[in-house]
Amino acid sequence: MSDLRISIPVRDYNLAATLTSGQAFRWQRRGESWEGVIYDRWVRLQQNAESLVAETAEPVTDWHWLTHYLQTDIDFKSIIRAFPQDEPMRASVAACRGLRLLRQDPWECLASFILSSTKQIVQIQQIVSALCKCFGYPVAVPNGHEFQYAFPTATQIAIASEAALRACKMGFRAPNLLATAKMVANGEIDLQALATQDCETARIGLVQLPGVGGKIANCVLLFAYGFQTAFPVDVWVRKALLRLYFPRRRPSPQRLLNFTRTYFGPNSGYAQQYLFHYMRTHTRPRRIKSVEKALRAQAK
DNA sequence: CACCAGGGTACCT
DNA sequence: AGGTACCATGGT
Repeated sequence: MSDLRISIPVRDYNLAATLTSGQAFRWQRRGESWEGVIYDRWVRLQQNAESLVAETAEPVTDWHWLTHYLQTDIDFKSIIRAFPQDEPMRASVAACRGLRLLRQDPWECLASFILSSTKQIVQIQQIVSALCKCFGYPVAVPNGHEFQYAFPTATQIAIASEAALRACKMGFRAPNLLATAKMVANGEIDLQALATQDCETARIGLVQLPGVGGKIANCVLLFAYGFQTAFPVDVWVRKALLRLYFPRRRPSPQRLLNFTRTYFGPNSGYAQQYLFHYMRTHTRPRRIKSVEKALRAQAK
């Protein structure tokens, strides 16, 4: 039996936090619901009291692709039970309880994070949107709905020109995305095979790609392959770690890395995502005009 | 309007 | 090993 609609019962699920926490870049809020594209399917999601309601544009018989993406079947309580019992983690979980790590397509995740370097999340969304529109296949949408596009395949990117990619406003990231797309398209790296490897081996495979260093590799390991100990450290997480756990003296990069590997336990990747989202939503850089003005005057 | 953003890399001590 | 300039773009 196939249907255009499904209701997924959930507990401890925070859809808004999950979709806005900088893991995926294709979700748009429309009133009370969220619209996006997963693989080659347009999807509209809405959270109700005890369920997520999903709508598609074409009939679906097996919804596993969706529940797997949303990670609705995991044991949430056992995840946060393994977090360190300290004040920063307690505050982070209290602020966005139910935030989940998604399980995304490796290529889309990899390509998106190559485009993420020194970009704000809003801008990454804009670049990815332009990229899909320029290079991706159109997908089925409801009658009268604006056109939507699948994330372009590695081959679709690989045969593009660097100039065409730069037209999507990705700047100096264009050659990296192009070179990586070529390596994926011609089989120089097998993204599917990484799923069968252990975390460290998969990381070695990823960082050989142009434009992929430790941080981006960890994002892909965590958001696409589900390695729960991968711990991406971006500017926000670094700020959080220094402020919350090293208020006196700043540790060397190596010591900070060791700390992230030992302190946060078997679900450290999840803990990282809660810290990231907490920092971004609760410590907005509040700028005080008079102070800025004084600083500028002082600089002269 | 300066400052900064889910960084990586080459090149420098 | 650890620091630094540079890359391109636009949000705040």
